[in-house]
Amino acid sequence: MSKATEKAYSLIRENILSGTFAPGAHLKEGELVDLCGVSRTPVRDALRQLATDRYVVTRRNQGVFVNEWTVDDINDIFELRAILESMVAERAATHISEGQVQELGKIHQAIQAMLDENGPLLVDFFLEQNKRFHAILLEATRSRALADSLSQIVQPPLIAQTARQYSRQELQNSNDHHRDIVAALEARDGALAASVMKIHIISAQRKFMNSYVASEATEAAE
Amino acid sequence: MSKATEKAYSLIRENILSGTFAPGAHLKEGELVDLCGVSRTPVRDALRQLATDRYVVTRRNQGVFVNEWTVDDINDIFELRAILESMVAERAATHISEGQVQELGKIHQAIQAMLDENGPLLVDFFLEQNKRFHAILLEATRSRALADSLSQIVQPPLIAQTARQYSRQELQNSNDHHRDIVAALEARDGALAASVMKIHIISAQRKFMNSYVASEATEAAE
DNA sequence: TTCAACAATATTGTATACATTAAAGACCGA
DNA sequence: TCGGTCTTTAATGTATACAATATTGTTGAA
Repeated sequence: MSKATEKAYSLIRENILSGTFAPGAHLKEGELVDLCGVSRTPVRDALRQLATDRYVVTRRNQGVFVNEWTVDDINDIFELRAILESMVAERAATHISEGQVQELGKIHQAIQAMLDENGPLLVDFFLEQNKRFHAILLEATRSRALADSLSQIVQPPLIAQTARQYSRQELQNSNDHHRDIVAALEARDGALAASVMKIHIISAQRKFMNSYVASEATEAAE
Repeated sequence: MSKATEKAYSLIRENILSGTFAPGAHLKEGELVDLCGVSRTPVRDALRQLATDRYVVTRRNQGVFVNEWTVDDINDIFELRAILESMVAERAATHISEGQVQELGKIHQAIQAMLDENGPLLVDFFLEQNKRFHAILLEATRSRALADSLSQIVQPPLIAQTARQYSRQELQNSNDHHRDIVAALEARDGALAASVMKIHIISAQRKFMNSYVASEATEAAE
């Protein structure tokens, strides 16, 4: 992606993640041009990219709309992710380097340090470290197909929404999973790593669905 | 996709599938404009779409290049496909309608009729029916996430290349798998359907890799 | 002869004007 | 008042001109 396109992509994406552009909203190219300060061509390029990243959907001759996820969609995504990330963990166990294992350990420790501080919960820090953790595992599999699939499946907005509702204890549980995964990888135990990863993702799913149905109920009552 | 974009997409895609645009080749927008008879804008849109469909890769300020698949990439794809299509079969067993099961049966019979005729092998017909078979199963799962993932993974050029090297006996084996899958779905036996599907995909993988390494060896000898 | 710097060229990136299409509203008739 | 058709308008789709960038080739000196 080139400069102008990237600028448009980031700005539009942020507005979607922050909720300024609500699910289902019609994103008009003209308005986006005003927002981003670039011409329609890079705006259109950005929208195409956002479509492949599933932030928006395109309807011919009608434009692009912010993607709307149903409960079933979200459950599907988590279920698939559990399977794919398990594969990642399993394959990583056979291919991962010593250096990569150490990197994973450092990420676990960094999050743990934050949790031990008893200061404010830095969710953005957690999200970043968590993302890097999974990225290193993915890299260790050396599988383009897995990387492509997961990049398609993993929905940053959903992960962010999940993490922001984590309590300190839940963040601790999540990081404990990370610790167990690192241990399994050190022992080159792919099956164990896969099992822990599966639990890791399914825990996130349960947390997300609990808070999701709760918020839906609140909205309905309003 | 709109008219001009679709025209460009189809033409470029055909040239890639036929080998006119070889793997690694640099596709220049100017030449594609001449080829397709549309302006650069829809050509660029088509290229972006071809990039999301993994036919080409884009390098910033350098343009797009026909994607090159390594043996490892292809093995990864088949392995992932085996897992995802198994999921599809399993989930389809619980959600599929009577009508859809009958449709699947008809597809099996149509291919069988062709095989029984002892006439020429109509590979294009087989490919089309096969594609529909898998599409119906996917539809029956009612899972957007699965559909998205598989559309990302399934590489039409690889499937076509595999099928074109199938002997009559191998086509028969493939269609026997279809028959077994239909039977499993009729019995609403998701586990069985998943197992057969896994064998179905892995058989394709073995066939592809055999002919692939053979052709590689031929090229090396030339 | 080789390497580096520079110039020329070709290609991609961006902006914008024009064409086409779909949605919204006004008008007319029943 | 309702329904439908036509007009209007606003959006997307397309073409093309211009700008920025990367590649290639050339020239010069070491």
